[in-house]
Amino acid sequence: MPELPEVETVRRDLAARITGSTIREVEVRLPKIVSPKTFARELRGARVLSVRRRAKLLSIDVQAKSKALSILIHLKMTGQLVLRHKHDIYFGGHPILGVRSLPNKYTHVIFFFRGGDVLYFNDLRQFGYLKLVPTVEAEAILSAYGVEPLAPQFSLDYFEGLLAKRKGANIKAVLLNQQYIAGLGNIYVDESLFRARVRPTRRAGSLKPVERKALWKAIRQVIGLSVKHRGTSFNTYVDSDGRAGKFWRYLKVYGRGKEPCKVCGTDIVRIVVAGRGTHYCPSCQK
DNA sequence: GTGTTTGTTATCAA
DNA sequence: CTTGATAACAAACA
Repeated sequence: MPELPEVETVRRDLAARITGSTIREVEVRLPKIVSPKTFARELRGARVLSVRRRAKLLSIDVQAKSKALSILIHLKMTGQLVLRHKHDIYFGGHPILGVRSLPNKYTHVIFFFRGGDVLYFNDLRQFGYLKLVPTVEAEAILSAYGVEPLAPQFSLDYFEGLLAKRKGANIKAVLLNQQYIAGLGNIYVDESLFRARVRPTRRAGSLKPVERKALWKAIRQVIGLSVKHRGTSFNTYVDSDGRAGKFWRYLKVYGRGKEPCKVCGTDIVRIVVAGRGTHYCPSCQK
């Protein structure tokens, strides 16, 4: 489940490797994943100018012929972008996807760069997408997202104003909404609420000042720490030799239903809030 | 065969 | 029109 830290990790690795590279060829194996139909043709010969991220959306900005284009990529639940060199041998593994070599049955798009780098877009569920748009259009799409939690714009004032404006909604629903805060997903919302000792069922307007501040700090801490650890994918099957991040070590509640709270020992509860599996400690969180 | 998984959007009620 | 909640959707696997 790639959220902000995972997508940011991908962005950094990609930016370091492919900025300035030229796309030699694009192979689309599953046409429904990409748009428009001219995707591969338009990108042939294009040069990568930058790799950006807003919320959970990646933008690979390229100069194609005489046009500035952007490849918008959303990994959704199970998408992967894996960069290898054509001479590499893949020893890592991602057991749930059965990845032992690339490309594999979940590889839907392949970018071949001059110089031998190969970028694979894999997606077991096929919910992710790649959309090629003029860069000016990409700007509009990216700017529609809310503030980045690690940016200075995500101030305590902004957060308190947001909670006041959405006072009637579940706090969890507010945190998940990408139009308000960009990049939080189910894992980091549950983890942030735990650290702030606030139950996910609380209404946004019911948080006391000390709770609002604690939650604001928790969001920045959790996201910052996870970015530092290259994110995580909650999945017990992820091979530790693969590219999975290490933040799973710090998870306190997500996916720990019926397991003891690491702080007080009470069993973690799993309920559904905002239509999502939700985990919290009934003792620590009020 | 069925429940489970989540980000996003459509839809509906108030 | 606004707000909030919920359904639906994408597809595959244990």
